Amino acid sequence: MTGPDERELVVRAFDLGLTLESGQFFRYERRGEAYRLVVRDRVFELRQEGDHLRYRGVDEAFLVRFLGLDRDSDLARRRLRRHAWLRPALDHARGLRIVRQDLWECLVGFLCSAVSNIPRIRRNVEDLAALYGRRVGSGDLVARALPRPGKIRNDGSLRSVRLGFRGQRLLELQQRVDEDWLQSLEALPAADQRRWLMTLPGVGEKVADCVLLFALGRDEAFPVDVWIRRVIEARALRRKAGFDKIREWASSTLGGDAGYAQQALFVWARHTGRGALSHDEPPSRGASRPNRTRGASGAR
DNA sequence: ATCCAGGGGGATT
DNA sequence: AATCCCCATGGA
Repeated sequence: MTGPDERELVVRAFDLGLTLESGQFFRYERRGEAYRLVVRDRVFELRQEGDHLRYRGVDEAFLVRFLGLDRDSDLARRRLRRHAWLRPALDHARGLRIVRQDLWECLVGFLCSAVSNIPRIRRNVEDLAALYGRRVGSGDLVARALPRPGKIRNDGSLRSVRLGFRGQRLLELQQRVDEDWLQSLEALPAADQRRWLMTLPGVGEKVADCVLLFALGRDEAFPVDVWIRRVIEARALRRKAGFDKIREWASSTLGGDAGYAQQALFVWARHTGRGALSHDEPPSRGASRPNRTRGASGAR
């Protein structure tokens, strides 16, 4: 079904499915060969065929910025290749991009991410939108937007979303920020952005770094979750280390490319399961090996 | 049944 | 500054 309103864009070094399904962004839904996304009041569909990206429901300028197509991922990947231990992850993550999403929506998503998993986070944000969001889109591209700060009712209805202990944090979060707060944060230096983000309920170092990387365009941010801790300990440091030490080490080693490295490691570790986490084999060059040890496919 | 999931926050050591 | 524990669900 190629509507007359469908347009296309030539893309290179880009894998739509890998980028969308890498856990940076949660409001997407597969529709056959296409993906339907909701970003604030935009509802749009994307479909990749080789180096052609077909899209409808958005304008090109927004799409290019949102998908990070205006940034030189090849350059970052070439610099990162100097680190031999990163090569398997980079090879696996060909076409990966770092998205640049809405600040508030990113905050909500990663607030919901605490001790959760991607399918559940996606369900949580969909439920929030269904319950509190206003109708957006037009034609066959209609959906509910994620509620803006203050629009989540504090009347007990939130419990139907089954957020667990994250529910109260979300209610407190929407009281602490408003559109002005969010807008002024964007103009601050990165260190200040991080500090202010961490004053918010439910936002610690990891969530703050996710927001810096996936919404504020801070390429040096390096979110450390359990997967990243394990894969860094196994493949790079080759010893145990705490979250703090890993952050420091990655930041000083990877610098401005840390964020891309982190996301490549994340998708690689999840797709290869235990293979990415074993200390025994030296980091081999060559492509990703489908090294799943028994049903340990914690990801898809 | 038991463990763990893209953590945060407060208390204790 | 490192460690413990709890937070509420859900899926394996």
